[in-house]
Amino acid sequence: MQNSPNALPAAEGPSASITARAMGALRRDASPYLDGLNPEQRLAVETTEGPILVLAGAGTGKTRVLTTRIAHLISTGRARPFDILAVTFTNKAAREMKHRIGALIGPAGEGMPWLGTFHAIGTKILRRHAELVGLKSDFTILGTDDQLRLMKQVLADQNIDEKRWPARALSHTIDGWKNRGLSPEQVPPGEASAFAFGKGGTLYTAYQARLATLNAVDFGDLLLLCLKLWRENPDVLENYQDRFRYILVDEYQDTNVAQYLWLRLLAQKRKNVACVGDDDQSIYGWRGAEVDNILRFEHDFPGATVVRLERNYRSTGHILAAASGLIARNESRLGKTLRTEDEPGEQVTVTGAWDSEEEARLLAESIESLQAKQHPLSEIAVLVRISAQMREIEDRFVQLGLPYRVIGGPRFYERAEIRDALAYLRITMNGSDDLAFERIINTPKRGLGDATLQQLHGYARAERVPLLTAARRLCETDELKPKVRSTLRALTESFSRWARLVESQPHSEVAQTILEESGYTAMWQKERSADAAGRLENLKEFVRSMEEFPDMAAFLEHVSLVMEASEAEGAERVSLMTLHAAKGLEFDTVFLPGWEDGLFPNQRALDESGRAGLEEERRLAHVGLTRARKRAKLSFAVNRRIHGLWSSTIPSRFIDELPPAAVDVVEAPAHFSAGASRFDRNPQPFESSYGTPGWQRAQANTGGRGFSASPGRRGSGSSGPRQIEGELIAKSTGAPSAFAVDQRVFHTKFGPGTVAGVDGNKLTVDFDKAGRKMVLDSFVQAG
DNA sequence: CGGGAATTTCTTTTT
DNA sequence: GAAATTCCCG
Repeated sequence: MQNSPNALPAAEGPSASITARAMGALRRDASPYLDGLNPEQRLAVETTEGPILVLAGAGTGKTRVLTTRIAHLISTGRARPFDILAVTFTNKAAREMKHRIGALIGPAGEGMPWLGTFHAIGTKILRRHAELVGLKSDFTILGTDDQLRLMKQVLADQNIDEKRWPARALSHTIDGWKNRGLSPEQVPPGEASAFAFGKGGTLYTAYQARLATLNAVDFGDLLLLCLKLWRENPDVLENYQDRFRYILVDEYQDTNVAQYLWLRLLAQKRKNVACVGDDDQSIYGWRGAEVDNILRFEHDFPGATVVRLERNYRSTGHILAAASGLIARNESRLGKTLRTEDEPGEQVTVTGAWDSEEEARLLAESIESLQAKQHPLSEIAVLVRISAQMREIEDRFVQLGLPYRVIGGPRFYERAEIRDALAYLRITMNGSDDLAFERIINTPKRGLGDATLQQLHGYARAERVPLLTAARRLCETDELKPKVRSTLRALTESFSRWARLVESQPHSEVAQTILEESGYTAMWQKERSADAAGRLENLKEFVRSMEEFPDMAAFLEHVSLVMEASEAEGAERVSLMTLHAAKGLEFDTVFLPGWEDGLFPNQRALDESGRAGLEEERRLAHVGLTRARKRAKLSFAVNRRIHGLWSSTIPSRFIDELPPAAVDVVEAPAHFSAGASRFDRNPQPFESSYGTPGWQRAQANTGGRGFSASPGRRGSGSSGPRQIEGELIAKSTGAPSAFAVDQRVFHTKFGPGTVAGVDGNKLTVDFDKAGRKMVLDSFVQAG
């Protein structure tokens, strides 16, 4: 059949002519995209009507089912691309899906307007109906840092001691409520009063009020406000229920309650909803994901078809056996048995190292020997539990000149320089964007500090005008000091000038001008720290990326949700990332370092969520193992630096849970336990002194003093033995300093040096490396 | 107000 | 050990 998918007509709804539909049926018989699907996969694709839940284990062709299903819906004429709502969890997944649909059915799939993350689609919907939820359609989306600053303001307004109730904690609490779909009035009273002596609910309300004034939303609102919109406007809801004839959900196990409610509202009418997920890969419970959503699915959609995909096409027998054996220890799971028809292959290796440094060295050596056997570096990944593990590994790679790339890392748009640049653009485009104004009023430093800002706030609040307007007006009065006034006037005039520039010049050039005239670029050029060059590079990339958008407004609209650093693809490099970032990826060889109790399973997860936490960690281990096609290499270190201090550790309990037959315990190369060759890694005398037992003791003694229990804290929190700080702390009194001029001393931060002067308890010291500094005598020791 | 020094916190993971 | 935050002096 000469039936290129590209030739398919894009639009062909149920109202299409009979012949068109007949042609559609004909094509279905010939549909090449169904070839090669196994029976279960085919069932998942062809059951188009009614609710369906696809439980897809790792490597069982989950994405393939999703994309094929979309292709099937379109090419059989059941739906047009814009009739389908397809939600993913990450932008990466959305891009990937778009790409693969394109490959399946050609340009017809390109224009799927409703394929994206929950948040991106929520944004799109909210912009259309903003006024119905009390917003203007050009509302701004707050990043984590803006959100935090707002929380601080709210706390300050309510006179709450930020020391005891940190903004971060409040932010976390409110996020938790939003993840559960709770608006301020829906929060259970008991929970609402748990924060800050009963003020939790008030704070949530106050925070939302601040957001509304600023015409801003946070990530949680993007979903929560959709719920509000639909509940209060049934006609709008019905419109979307009819619009989305078919709904598909990727990574269903990661959805939180808010997302679940969101989906349920949309799917309630037509019930053509297909959810694909794997309860064994649910690793975002800490962020509000509810594995329960999978169980509730059959309850909410009675008669749902459930399909299990259990044939794994990715990993060898041993790897699969190891992963399956491990995950079988979890109690709360739906239960799937992965099978493969692949060879057993190599066993999973387990290697112990003396310390994390040695672990990194062994790992790098292992990679080099694979490289010598022509193993492509792009097919090797190192997956760590927490990003702090990366540094030592990176150090080793750099020393060896082994090319690598870090995947994940801080998002492009979260970097300080990008958010600053964005703030400049936002305030230029929209003079009432107070958050943006506050962010850059004194960046770069121009002498407009806290005092000035307080004045502006006072005026703005009294007159009910935005900060920028307040600034303009205050410049006309003589309430400001002359110096401040002229700086501020210059700044406000710049904003007006730039705003006019937007009308007449290409937007990327305007951005360039703004960054230069404001002195922002100059600020980084002056800074000669290691990462300044990188930041300038990012700014360049930022300006360049604007050119892909028709105008400044369009750019700003999409940037806060979607923007990511462009990565050089396909290069011959080892990939380094966290286990979370690895979900959905696969490699021939996977290294899994740091399998130690406390690190993995992570102590904090255990403390906070107990048994459920342990099971989630185990699922994370399962995800890690199943990323490997041919080789999985575990390792642990008996000594690791935690918070800068060396601690000894014990191997992860997960290691002993692996089926022995699938595992090969590898002796570390000879120089491990034998003391002899440890000499060759003895570093320079100065550096090494940090690692000596004496140094460790010194650190242990100075840090980690107990504090007295906080009086306000009742209940289980302070049930432990009450610690009383009974020791007299040696104060630097007026007594003569223990140090004399010309004496050799040692400072924890600046290293060795010679005392050049003594003034009470303050010393002037000429440090060998750091130059002359003024330090407190309690901070140095005789050297 | 700005800069440097001292102090504290931080470690999961992401839209 | 590093980054962020607070503290303190000029």
